[in-house]
Amino acid sequence: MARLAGVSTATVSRALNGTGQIAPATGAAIDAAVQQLGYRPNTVARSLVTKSTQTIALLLPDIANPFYAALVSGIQERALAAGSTMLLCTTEGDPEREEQYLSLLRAKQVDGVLVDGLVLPPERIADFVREGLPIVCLDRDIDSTSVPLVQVDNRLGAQIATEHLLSLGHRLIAHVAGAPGLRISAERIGGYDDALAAAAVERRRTHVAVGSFTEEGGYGAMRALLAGSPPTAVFAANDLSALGVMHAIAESGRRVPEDISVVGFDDLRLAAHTTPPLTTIHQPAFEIAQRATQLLLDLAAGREVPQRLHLLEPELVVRGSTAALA
Amino acid sequence: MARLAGVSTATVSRALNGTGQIAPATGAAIDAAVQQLGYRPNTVARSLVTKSTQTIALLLPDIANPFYAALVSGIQERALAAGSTMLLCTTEGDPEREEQYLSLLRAKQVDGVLVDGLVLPPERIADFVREGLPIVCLDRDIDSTSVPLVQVDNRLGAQIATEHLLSLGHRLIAHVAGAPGLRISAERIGGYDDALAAAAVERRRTHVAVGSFTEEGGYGAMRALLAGSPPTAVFAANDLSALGVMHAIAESGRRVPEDISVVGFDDLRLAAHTTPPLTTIHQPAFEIAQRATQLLLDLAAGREVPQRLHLLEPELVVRGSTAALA
DNA sequence: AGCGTAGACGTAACCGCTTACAGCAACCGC
DNA sequence: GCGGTTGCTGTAAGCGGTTACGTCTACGCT
Repeated sequence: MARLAGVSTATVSRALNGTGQIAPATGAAIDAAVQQLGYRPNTVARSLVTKSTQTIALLLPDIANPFYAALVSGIQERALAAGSTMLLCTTEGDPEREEQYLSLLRAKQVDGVLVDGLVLPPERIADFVREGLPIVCLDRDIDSTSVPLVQVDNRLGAQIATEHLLSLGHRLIAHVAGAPGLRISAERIGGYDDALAAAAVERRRTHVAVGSFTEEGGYGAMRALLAGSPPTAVFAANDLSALGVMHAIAESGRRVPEDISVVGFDDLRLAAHTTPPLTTIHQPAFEIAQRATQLLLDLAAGREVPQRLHLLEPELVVRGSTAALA
Repeated sequence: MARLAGVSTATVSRALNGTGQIAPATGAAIDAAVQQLGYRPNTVARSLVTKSTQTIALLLPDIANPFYAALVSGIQERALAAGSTMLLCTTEGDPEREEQYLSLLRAKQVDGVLVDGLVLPPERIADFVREGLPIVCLDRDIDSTSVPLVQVDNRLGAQIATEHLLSLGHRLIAHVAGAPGLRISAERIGGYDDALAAAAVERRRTHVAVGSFTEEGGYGAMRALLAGSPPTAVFAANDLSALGVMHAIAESGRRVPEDISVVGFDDLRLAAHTTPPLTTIHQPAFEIAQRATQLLLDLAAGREVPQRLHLLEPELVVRGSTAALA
């Protein structure tokens, strides 16, 4: 122990943490000892007394979804700046596992948890915050007033996407929706409806197909759409769906964008490299993540967070998958 | 504290951990108290004495790379079964950050760390294992004998990919390599060479372009290839590169696979939904992750791990991006 | 009756830190 | 010369668990 090479454990603690005053000479001696032994304070002992583990958790269904993955760097950046690390917990959309994890995380004394896409009843989540576990929700919201939320303005994004298609002359615009029952899906349908209504374009029920935010979902939904009266453009609820949509279109012998235009939502890194490159709605994932993390850190530090809802701006990115109606 | 509702803390501890004998009646009383208070033992206090944090870490450059993300579920599955959680640490390929994290993880007393794609000198890593930090490497290897490694047989995979192209009649087969200087890139080049040599096909130096395992890298490399004497087929070092490759091909007015066939490596989930769907080499990511995690857990538990190198089998998945030479 | 033993629990030390609190110089002003 | 600061450091009490050890009761055996 560094104390052998120096003085008392209390002084070492103070020196290393920069709390209290230490004589220059003692400081140097301690530094030397630390250097020599390669001493690193045991953080778990530290956590036991300080009540802070310098650890936050990210709880979401599946990190293989590129959008979720895109959130990580923003979290990491903020967390690292605060000296914290991040536990990643994936739930596969299983509410039991969500609860199990939340309970485990509390036992582990994490400083807080970031949640995305949970399916657990909001009141169960509220129970945890009531017990003192800081939670903030990002991206996909839960129906709760007890948890701050930061996400993109989904309704606006969907509206912008649809308006883009309208401005290209399209009138037969389909929507491949997200997973049913989620508020985020409903918001995007809402934006789509808003845009159509504003342009006085009839909104055909047969033109909104239900997907699941996955390639498979988009693929299936688009095949169904093509089997009916094919649209000239489609707004997919996210980029992954859009991939499936384009796959189905190509398979049917049609071309994107010559025969059918498609616009996605998310602006994943790979959207720039699909064939053709995907026109989509950009979500500021990095900032969403940063903002949410900062909020969580504030909460954990006992600071009050002013507003509950943080909406960020979506942005249209035009690439090669949309074209004017022939 | 549950002890109020029951007996002594020692007994509670024994009851909850199932160590030692406890009378049925006491057990019931404790259960009741636990239930009533919603008591959950503080794991950090526990860790302080048991020396086990039930936490492992995953250290890699960037979780936004879908292949890395695909590893997570296999890790999660094994870790959860062992009651452990996983810290995710992303380094952006920065060696200083790698070292900083490793050092932090040691201070945090994690039970072990899984590393992938590190660029830190192997001897620095060896220092950590020497100090008692269990480390196992998966996917991308480091040049060290002190760390167990589990990965797919890269050379064989590359060979299979190239043979597939050869069997379709192609002779002008290019390779868009991975990031230069990495052993994994070299292995895949090696497999490509092996296949060409076995078929007595000339290997033109101008037909291997350097990429970087990213869409951008593949795109750039393919543009360079097209600017020279275009191949009739290309083997991309991974699926992400293949995306970029297909992008560049489409942009040049050529078609996949009619004009140029392309095969990737990884078999990302999205490979089935590119346009056209990508023929690729399947990597058993889930099993690689599982195996590596199990190894790490074994190491952490003080069990000896028999062999250092674990090679898993790649597999060709034929989809729509390859066709017989016209 | 006496002793050994097994079962069920309590006592207390300890894990490696942080942090009151107190002690002790040296230094200040008057 | 003396009380009051100020600067620096040590002592010790935890933080919330685990666990070696000891104790006590009840029981079995001779």
